[in-house]
Amino acid sequence: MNPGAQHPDDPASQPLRSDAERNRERIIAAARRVFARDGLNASMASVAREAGVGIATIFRRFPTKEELVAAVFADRMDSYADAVAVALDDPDPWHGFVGYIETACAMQAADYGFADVLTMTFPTAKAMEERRNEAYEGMVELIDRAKATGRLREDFDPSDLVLIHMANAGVINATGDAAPDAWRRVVALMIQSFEAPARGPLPASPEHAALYKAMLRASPAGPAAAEPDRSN
Amino acid sequence: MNPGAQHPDDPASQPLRSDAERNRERIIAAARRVFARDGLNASMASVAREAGVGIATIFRRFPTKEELVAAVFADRMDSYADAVAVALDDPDPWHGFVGYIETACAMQAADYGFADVLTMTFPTAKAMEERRNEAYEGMVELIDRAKATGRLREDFDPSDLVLIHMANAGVINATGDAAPDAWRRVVALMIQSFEAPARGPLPASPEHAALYKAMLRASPAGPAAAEPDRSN
DNA sequence: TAGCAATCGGATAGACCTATCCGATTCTAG
DNA sequence: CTAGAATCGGATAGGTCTATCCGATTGCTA
Repeated sequence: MNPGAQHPDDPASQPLRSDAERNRERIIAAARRVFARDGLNASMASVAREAGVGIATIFRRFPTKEELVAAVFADRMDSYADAVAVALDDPDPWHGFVGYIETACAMQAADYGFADVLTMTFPTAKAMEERRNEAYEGMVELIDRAKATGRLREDFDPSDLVLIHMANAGVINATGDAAPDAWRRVVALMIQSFEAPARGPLPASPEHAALYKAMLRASPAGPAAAEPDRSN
Repeated sequence: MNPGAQHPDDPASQPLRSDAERNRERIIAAARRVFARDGLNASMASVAREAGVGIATIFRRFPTKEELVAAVFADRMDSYADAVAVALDDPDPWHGFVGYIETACAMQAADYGFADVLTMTFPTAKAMEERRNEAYEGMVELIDRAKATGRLREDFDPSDLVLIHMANAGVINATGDAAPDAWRRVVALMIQSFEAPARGPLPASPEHAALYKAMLRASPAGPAAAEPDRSN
């Protein structure tokens, strides 16, 4: 649609040539499929193959793998932010809260790439990070409301949402396609533990800055990664 | 100790030459440190450097990386099995159950390599797998006892232990050294959700065979891995 | 339609990985 | 003390990856 239009991510640049714009969209669509299936460590070459373009064509448009990842997951981050908006609209804050967690974790399970994206941060991808913050602030509000109704335990901390996504990513990465629904049980258990009244005290939440540093630590560009490979 | 003795893992082989035996132990000690610090995807070269031997020396003694991993974590798996025995000895099954989970998860947090090992299976490392099964069967017994006391929810399934370790590995891998205690909060939440009475039904546990397949899927040998790198 | 810049993609660089080869060294049996 | 075999370790093979180079091609403009 609207060939030759400026791309929103890069408003100052001149419009791309028609073939370049077409390839750009092919690449993003292919990367979406490949990252969803194989995770963030899928190679740029496999994306190129899926898109039917040369490797150089990808790197011309997305100078680093991180930029491609950011471009691919920008709209999935939009859906993520939308899920928070839906949760905020729920007249029952606890119901909205639970629905959000289930939706967001299901998004992780449906896309191996996104599972990891939710546990990372990409400071250079401003649009995506803004969405993430937007979602986070919405959740802070929802959490307050849910606590006010007495259904959410008082010591629940917004950072627990990040921890849930990390735990969920661990289950999803470890089980893969062999046990594709195992995450549901873990998430259900976590949700039950959030319900008031609390059954006991909890260790302190990690510092906000520490958690941010942890999310920053990871970058899709690195030559190696840290977990078993899923692609076989 | 006892230089030149046959190694228990390979009872049919003739004793090693003194320098070889010395190097073998150096390699295992070095690998223990390196895997604990950098995770299972630490390179064989980095282990060799740490041990002060050549790369070939490692591969002569451990023909594949998987065999080195198995040798390194054999005794950690012993500690793991011991933790189950301790839990079984506890006069209060629920207390033993909770203590086991905390101990085992702490072992994961203390060793990035072991965090992953607990979510994998190594069919060729018979001794290690036997220990794992021993521990698992002990836990099945403990779970039954804990249910009998009414403190553990009835629908708790032994496979939930594996899921916890996967979730914990996810938190540990994602937070790394930036938030080294975050896992404690997640584990505490999980434990509270195990306490009877259950706050609601749970999705079914994954099939035993499916979970085994998931644990089998991963091998430390693969050329790539799937998660962000911690070594920087 | 001619010219030219933008774009294309295969080959390649350079880094890292597991694993093997082979000449040099070290231990040990006689 | 002297074979001779076991062991050592640097170099290398062959694979992956991200990223770049550069001659061939394509789309756009005058």
